[in-house]
Amino acid sequence: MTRSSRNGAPARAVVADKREAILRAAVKVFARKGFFNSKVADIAAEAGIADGTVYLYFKGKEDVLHSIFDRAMAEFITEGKKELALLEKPADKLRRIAELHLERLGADRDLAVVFQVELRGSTKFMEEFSAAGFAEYLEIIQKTIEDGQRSGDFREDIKPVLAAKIIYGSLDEMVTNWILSKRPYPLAPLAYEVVKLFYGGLLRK
Amino acid sequence: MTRSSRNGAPARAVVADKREAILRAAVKVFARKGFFNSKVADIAAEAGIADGTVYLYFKGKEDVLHSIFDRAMAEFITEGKKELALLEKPADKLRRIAELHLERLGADRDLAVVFQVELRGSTKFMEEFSAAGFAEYLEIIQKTIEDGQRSGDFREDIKPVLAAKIIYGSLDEMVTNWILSKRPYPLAPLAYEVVKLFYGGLLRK
Amino acid sequence: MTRSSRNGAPARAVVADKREAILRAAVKVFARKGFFNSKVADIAAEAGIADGTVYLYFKGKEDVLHSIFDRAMAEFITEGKKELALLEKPADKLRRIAELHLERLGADRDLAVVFQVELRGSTKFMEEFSAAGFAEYLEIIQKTIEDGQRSGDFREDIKPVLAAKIIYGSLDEMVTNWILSKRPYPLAPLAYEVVKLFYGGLLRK
Amino acid sequence: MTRSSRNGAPARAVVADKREAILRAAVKVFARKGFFNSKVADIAAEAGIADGTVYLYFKGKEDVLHSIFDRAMAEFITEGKKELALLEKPADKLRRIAELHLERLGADRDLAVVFQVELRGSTKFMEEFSAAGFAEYLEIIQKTIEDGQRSGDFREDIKPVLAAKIIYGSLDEMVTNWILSKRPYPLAPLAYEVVKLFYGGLLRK
DNA sequence: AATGAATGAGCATTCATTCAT
DNA sequence: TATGAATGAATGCTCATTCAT
Repeated sequence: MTRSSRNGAPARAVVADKREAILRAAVKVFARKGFFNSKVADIAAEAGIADGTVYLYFKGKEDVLHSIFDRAMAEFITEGKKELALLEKPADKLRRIAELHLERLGADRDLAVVFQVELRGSTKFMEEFSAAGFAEYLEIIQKTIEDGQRSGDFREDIKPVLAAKIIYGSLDEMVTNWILSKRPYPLAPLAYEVVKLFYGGLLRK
Repeated sequence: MTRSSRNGAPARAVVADKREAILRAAVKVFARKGFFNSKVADIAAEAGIADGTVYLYFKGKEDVLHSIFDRAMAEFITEGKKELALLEKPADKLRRIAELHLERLGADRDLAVVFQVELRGSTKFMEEFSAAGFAEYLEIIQKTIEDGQRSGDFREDIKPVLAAKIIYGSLDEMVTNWILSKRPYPLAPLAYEVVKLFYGGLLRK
Repeated sequence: MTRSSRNGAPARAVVADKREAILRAAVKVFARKGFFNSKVADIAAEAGIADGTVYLYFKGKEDVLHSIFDRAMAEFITEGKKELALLEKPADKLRRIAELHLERLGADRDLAVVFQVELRGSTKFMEEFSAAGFAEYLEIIQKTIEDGQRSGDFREDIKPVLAAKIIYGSLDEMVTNWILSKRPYPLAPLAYEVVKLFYGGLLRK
Repeated sequence: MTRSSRNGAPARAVVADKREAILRAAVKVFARKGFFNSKVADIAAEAGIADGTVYLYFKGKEDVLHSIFDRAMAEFITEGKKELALLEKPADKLRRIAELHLERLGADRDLAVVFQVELRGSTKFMEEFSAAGFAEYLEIIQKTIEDGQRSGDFREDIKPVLAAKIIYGSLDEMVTNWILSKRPYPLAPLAYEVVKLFYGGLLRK
């Protein structure tokens, strides 16, 4: 009699564990070899299961990639919202967003590689991911900017949609550079620098 | 008058034409189907030549992708330097860089897709391309910022390397969003918006 | 009683069967079309399996050829040594070697074709196969001749190494001629003729 | 006005020269890389001509191999007959045949490789070559043996056809061993050893 | 649920041959 | 005759996915 056959909760836990194990394995494998060059067998081996078992939890290799994104994004947004709720000022919120963005990806290089590189390998993926959690993320930034404009903290002649994209693009570029860098360095501290440039502008006053 | 001097130019033109045709076809095919999903046969068909002919001009599929990047990047940088030489003020130069960036990619959607999506699909590619022309591009932006700091136009408490990456990342995000957008819109005009945000900052003074 | 001990034998038999089936099919296909002109798909079809299955048992087409040789040669040498151990006189042994050589290949025309033709198609193969079981075979002949010289049955002014090659070459040519002959005839009886010539010499005494 | 357009004789000489050049190049290339792994382009490059030119002198790659065999065999047989005509005794003739066989191939390792290895790579080739000059060669050996039997020099209880094959097979094996040997050694001297064994037999009298 | 042997579609690349010049 | 650019058929091997156990 196996552990999983005893009762529901542990069984579900086991299932979740295995699903988690596959996702973790996939992040590692995708980061190391790239999505197209990763074999399902690699993921299975890394997860310590049989090849076929992957298909008990996912529709296929692509579904695994999707799931990595979905899980990480959902978690990130949930956490992020909680964090932002603690802050009042839009400027503080924006700074915190930048920090969270860089902290989170800076804490898991493999996940960062998957986000920065593997998820961009096809317009199809990108379109799907745009439509998914990513759009929500951009929206959070945008709303924060709008709040700032309403509160009078931020200039009003800047389009929030655009500013959101610009901020996201900047943070994104920080992460990509960090990944490609030969030398390791802490990513999160750059949040301050980025925000400083955005807040104050480049021109001397 | 030798045979080669009489026919040299036309002959070279024919060769160049075929090479060009392959590159043009590849941009179209890669943009439509993605690098990994594109078959060499697709490129050949699009170019109106036999499969094997591709290998008379390129080492393989990957070499075609490289060549697309190399050619476009070299052209972009050459043109860019010429344009920038016409301007005096660092602020004008930076604005012009943004304009050129968005104009160039906004004028050729397929090329933009290849640059924004296909070239990012693997760390291997990204590392190679980083090492190639891309680094030079970042450097141009950085130098412009340094000039601006020396001339007193730009704030000095901003690290030029970082600012360059931020600006590049912002423009890059503009292009990616433009590509993924369902609705077509002109890309180049956004240059002004981006620069405005960078110059003035987000905070109300 | 463990699961594997219960099913081990059958399981191994199934595996061995499939491996054997592939080797048998390959002998047939190589004999019919030649190694270079045989497609892996031909072998798979002949064996009644899918193309990819060949790669579950062999590294590739060349490995299949190697394995045909290895298996046949190992079996031949094992059998041969057992047979020779039953005989005392070097002259009887030499005769038996000739008989076994021609009997074995004469009993399986396809295998003979592979040995006489396909294994000779490249210096690379020949070098590998020389280094493998073939050298051992030549050595057995040589040792028998040396025994015969020690026992006084054979002339001592003949170099054993050379005589071994000559005898092998003669038998080899018998087989090759038999393969290429339009008319079928029994190969084994020639053993007697070959040995007669070697033993008595060509010159009238 | 080119050299070849002047008159017939030189023109034909030029043609023969180029044909010869291709054959010589092919022997070198086939010996080095094997027939199946040799590209027509390799042969053309080695001969210092354009790829297409090969097809002005030969039907294709296979025809080149055929022609190598035909030319060498014809030359060998012509020379051989001339040499043999100088000798009276069948035993001397047989010795001379062995010498010529090993001298000729021992003098041109590349040609020997083509004869020993490349020409054996397919039953198709072997059948064709059997039917061609090779049969004539065997016949010469056979006739010599028959002469020896008629003259009373050779035993009469040996079948000439068989003895011819055995002698050929022995010489053939000498050449093959010589080719595959890591260490170079003179091949021709072995003729004496081979003949000695055949003449006297292996058994002590 | 888990396994892993079997499947077979899919594809980059090579190279003998052709033919316009 | 000679060229060599262009052709396009041909194939070994991989790997995502299935399914009997």
